Amino acid sequence: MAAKRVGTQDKRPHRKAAPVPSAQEPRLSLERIVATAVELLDAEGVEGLKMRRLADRLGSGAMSLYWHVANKEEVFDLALDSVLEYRGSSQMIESPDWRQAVFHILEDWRASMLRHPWSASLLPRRALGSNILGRLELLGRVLSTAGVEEADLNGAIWSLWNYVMGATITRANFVLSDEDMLAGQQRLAHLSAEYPTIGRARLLLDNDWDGVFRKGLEFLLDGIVPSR
Amino acid sequence: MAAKRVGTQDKRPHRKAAPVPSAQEPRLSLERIVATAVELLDAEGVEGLKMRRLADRLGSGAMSLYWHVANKEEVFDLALDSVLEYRGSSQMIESPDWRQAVFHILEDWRASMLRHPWSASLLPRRALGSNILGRLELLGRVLSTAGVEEADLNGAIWSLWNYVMGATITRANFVLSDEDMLAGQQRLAHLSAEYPTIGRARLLLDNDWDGVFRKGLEFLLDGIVPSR
DNA sequence: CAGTTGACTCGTACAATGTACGATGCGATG
DNA sequence: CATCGCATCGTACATTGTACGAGTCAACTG
Repeated sequence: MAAKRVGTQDKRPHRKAAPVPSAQEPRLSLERIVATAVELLDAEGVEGLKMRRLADRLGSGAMSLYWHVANKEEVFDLALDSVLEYRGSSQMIESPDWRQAVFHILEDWRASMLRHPWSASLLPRRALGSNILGRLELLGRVLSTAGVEEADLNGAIWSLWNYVMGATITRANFVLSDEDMLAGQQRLAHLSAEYPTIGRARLLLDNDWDGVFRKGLEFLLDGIVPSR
Repeated sequence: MAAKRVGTQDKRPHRKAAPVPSAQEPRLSLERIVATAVELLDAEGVEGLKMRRLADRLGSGAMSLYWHVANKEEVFDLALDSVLEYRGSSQMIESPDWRQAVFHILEDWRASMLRHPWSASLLPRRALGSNILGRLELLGRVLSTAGVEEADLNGAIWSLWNYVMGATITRANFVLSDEDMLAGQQRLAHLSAEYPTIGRARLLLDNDWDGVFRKGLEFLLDGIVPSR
């Protein structure tokens, strides 16, 4: 008889406690699924991730995934959170130079996302996963030791987060839509007529993204921690 | 005989030159389609927009839409751009107080998007539509008259844009995912254990979003236009 | 006026995709 | 061996975007 899942609500465990070390690695596991999903997303972008395709890569049937995962949404959530894990050293963060520490945290954050540009388009729709919270916690800790009052901490954290998100999403968008941007550049003559300031600022060309990012961050930090 | 569209490539015009004023309003038009799409998006969010549903609301057959629009993507693009049109007065912008002008531009921008929270999740994937470019142009013009050097204009515009995008997307995300956030709040006790700083900063509660937005903006502007 | 054209509408059909359901395999335990 | 629970997977279906081609109607042509 099938081990039916008691009819009504019973969600599967979604986690095994200990994989029973004697047995060989099970063919499927959450870890493998998530890792492969990230691969697929890197290779083909958000629309490239189909359950069947993912299963193919894993050498399994499509429906097998659903034992480990509730639905496709959860695959997205897990892939996103996995990519956002902080893997840096904690040395940087405990540096006495808090300004450098903040820079490190936020640039690492941005870099993590730009390594997987799909994350930038996924993030806006998702709740805060634990790795995001972890990074926010880290940031808050550093700001705290930098002398930010508890009352200002909320605002300080969100300001920085907002800035990093915006910069990263914009940047990733340019990474993703090369053609659009190329088209945009070729359209530049046109544009300059309608949008002279944009044309003069070469807003769609020559972008020193990293430099702009740093500069804006400096400004924000100057405001947030008025010392220095 | 049907007026077949010459076989190979022929994209439909997508615009009628003049609707022949004598005839009654055609049952379908790009304008009506876009307006209704925005309604639907407001009511049901991004996933709520289906071609059939949109057609139902318009009292037409689903496939009729495709005469006016190449595909669903284009509906998204048009709805987004439509929502981002600047409808404010030009007085504000020509104000001698450039700082106030910048604030007005950026707050209006943010407000436009928050009125249609789906726009925040759509924007990161789309190329820059003409209404976005229009707003960037506006912003650049004000900054220019505020005394920002041409060489710094690019960085200044992007910094501000990035910040506004990030703040708006984050905010819209909280608007959209009330349940998640509620869950997050109820989880707060839990959270405080793992993330003490976040707990102390009450990062997921009590957010004075508008205040945080303004403050960060002040900081950025202080940096960008060091005068004052 | 009959015929023709072209703008516009729409019913049908199909392919792609997420996933519900139930069968099946398998290792461990009694 | 029988049983059970974890894990896998084939089949089937509903939903959705959209290709295709037929149908409608007003304006224009002769």
